[in-house]
Amino acid sequence: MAAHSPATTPNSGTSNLPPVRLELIDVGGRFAQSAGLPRSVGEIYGLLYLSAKPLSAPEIGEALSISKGSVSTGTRQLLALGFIHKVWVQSERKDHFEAVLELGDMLRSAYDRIFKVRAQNAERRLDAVQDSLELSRKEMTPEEHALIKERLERLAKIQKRAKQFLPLIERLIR
Amino acid sequence: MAAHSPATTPNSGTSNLPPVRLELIDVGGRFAQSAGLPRSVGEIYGLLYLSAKPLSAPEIGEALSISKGSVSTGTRQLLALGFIHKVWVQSERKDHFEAVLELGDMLRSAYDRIFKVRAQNAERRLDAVQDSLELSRKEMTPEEHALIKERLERLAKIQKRAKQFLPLIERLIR
DNA sequence: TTATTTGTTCAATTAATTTTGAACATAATA
DNA sequence: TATTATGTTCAAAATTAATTGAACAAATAA
Repeated sequence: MAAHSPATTPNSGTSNLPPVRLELIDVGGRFAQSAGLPRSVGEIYGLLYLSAKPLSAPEIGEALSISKGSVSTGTRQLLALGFIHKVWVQSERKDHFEAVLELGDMLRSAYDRIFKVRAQNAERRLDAVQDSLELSRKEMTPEEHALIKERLERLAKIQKRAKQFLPLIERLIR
Repeated sequence: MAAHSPATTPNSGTSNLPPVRLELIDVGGRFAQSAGLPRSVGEIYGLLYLSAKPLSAPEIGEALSISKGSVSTGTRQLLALGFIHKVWVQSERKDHFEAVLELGDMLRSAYDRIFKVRAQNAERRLDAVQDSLELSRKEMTPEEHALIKERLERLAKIQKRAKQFLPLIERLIR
C-alpha cells in the first residue's frame, strides 16, 4: 500500500506523527467504523496502542486534531469497552490513558457481549411477533394464518439453533 | 410487546398490512441496520418473507411506502446477497420477487463472506503497516522501533489466530 | 416503427450520525 | 476562600449515509 489518499489520512495538517503511527490510527479508525463505532474512537485506540507512554486528553486531541469533547466521549466509550485504562502519572494532574494491549481478550469479550445482547433481543422480538399473530388470528383467513405461522416457526428454529451455538463458539474461541 | 411507538413503525399512513406483517418488516429493518445495511433492505425482505406470493417492485414500493429507486437498489442488494430470487409470474411483464426461505443458509454464507473479506483486508492492511515501519526505521530511535515492532507483531498474531479459527467455526456452524 | 410500461441511475434532498466548542461542573492549588 | 486547570455535557454545525424522483434506458405491445 502506498498510503491512502492524503485526504482521508487523519490530521494531515497539525501534528506530525511518524507514518507508521498515522497508518495504525487509520487502521483503528476503519475497524471502529466496521464495528459500528465512531471512527474517532478507533483512532484514539490506534494512537494509544503504539504509544510508549500514557497520553493525556489534550495530547490525544492535539495528535489527532479532534476536539476536547470528542476526546472525552471517545475515551469514555473505550473505557466502557475495556479497551483502555486510566493511569496516574507522577506529578501530573491530568488523567492519562493507556491502551490495554491484550486485544484478543478485549475483542472476544466485546464480541460476546454484542452477540449475546443481539441474540436476546432477537428472541424477545420474535416472541412478540408470534404473540401478535395469535392476537389477530380472527382477522385473517386460516390459510394466511397457517402460512405466517409456519414461516415464523422457521425463524424461531434458526434463532434457537444460533442460541445453542453461542456457548460452543465461546468455548472454541478461548 | 404492545407494538413500538407508532412513529417508528414503517408506513403508518398509506398501505394497511396486518400487524404481524408490519412487525416482521420492522424486525427485518432492525436486523439490517445492525448488520450495517440500509433499513429499507431489511424491510423489503421482511415483507417478502411473510408474503404468500411473489411481489412486484411497485407492490413492494406501495406496501412499504418507499420509492421506485429504493426498491430497485434494495432488491438488487438482496439479490446479490442471495436473500431473494426473481421469479416469473404467468402473464405478467413485471419482475416479481420472492424471499429465499432457507434463511439459516443465507445468513451463514453472508456472514462467512463478510468475515472472510474483513479478515483479508485486515491482513493486507497490517502487512502494509509493518512494511511502513521498516521503511521509516532510520527516522526513529532503536527503542521506538522495537516497541512498535513488538506491538504490531501482537496484532499480527491475533489476526493469524482469528484466521485459523474461521474454518473451524465454519465447520461447526453447518 | 412508435407508444407504453417497467427498470435503473444518479444528482439533489432528506435523515442520521458524529464532531465541535461554548457553557457548565469538578477538582486542585494558593 | 478565590483562582486556575481539567473534565463533561449538550445544542448547533459539519459530515456521512440513505432516499427520492426525474431523466434515461430497455423491453414489450400495438
